[in-house]
Amino acid sequence: MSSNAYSCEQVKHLCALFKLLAEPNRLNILCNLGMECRPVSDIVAATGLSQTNVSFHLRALREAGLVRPERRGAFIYYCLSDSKLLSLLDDMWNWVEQRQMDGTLTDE
Amino acid sequence: MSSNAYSCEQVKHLCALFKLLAEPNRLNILCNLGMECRPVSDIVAATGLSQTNVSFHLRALREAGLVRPERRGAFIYYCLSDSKLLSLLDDMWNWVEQRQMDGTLTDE
DNA sequence: AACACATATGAGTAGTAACGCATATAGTTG
DNA sequence: CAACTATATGCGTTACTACTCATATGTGTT
Repeated sequence: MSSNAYSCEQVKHLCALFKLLAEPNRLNILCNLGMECRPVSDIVAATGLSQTNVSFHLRALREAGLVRPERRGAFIYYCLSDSKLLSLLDDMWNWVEQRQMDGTLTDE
Repeated sequence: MSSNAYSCEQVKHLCALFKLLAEPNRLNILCNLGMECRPVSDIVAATGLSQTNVSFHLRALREAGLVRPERRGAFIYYCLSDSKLLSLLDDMWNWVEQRQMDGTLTDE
């Protein structure tokens, strides 16, 4: 187990990923995307965000390689690059949920 | 699998966690901490950060329940609240590493 | 009690990131 | 080609956050 032996560079890479996931709208886009490819307009409708804002977040996710654009006619469909991300998010969420029930967060 | 069915509140909770992990110095502190409890002065020495800054980050981690302070004489030792976090970070890291090797990130 | 050490905290600052507006680009249809 | 739709992007603003400095609080020692 290499848990306590991360290099400085490793930490930065991980942080870059966490920074992307740390924005509610962005995380919401990822979760809403799920396994399916969806056009931007769908995401706009699903999230209620402005088109500009959705494009702004999609750009960040795209540049990090988390999502992949796919042109289909006039539409651009966005897809998760790797569905494993969903299970990682699930693991994280389960942990958070467990901690909540254990009352670990309630000391504040 | 509930991956694509997160509620708004769930997303916010997860984001709060990711926001904490998205800061390199903070993530570094967590990783340096590992399984052991260490006094603030140790963390200051290990990270090279100012004492004020370390306290600033420890406070954030403490208020989120990720670390737990433990007074021992004049020192305050900080410990990871749940070592499972380390394995989650490990999972994340392994995924990031894998993606790098697959070249998923190199399209930018 | 006075002092030294370990840590926390309040205030101010600087850098960054999310967002909206206006506009550009690319595709489709007439 | 003109009009329309879908998406991207440059710019300016605002809000947040990491950080530093100065200082407070708490603990052990003499």
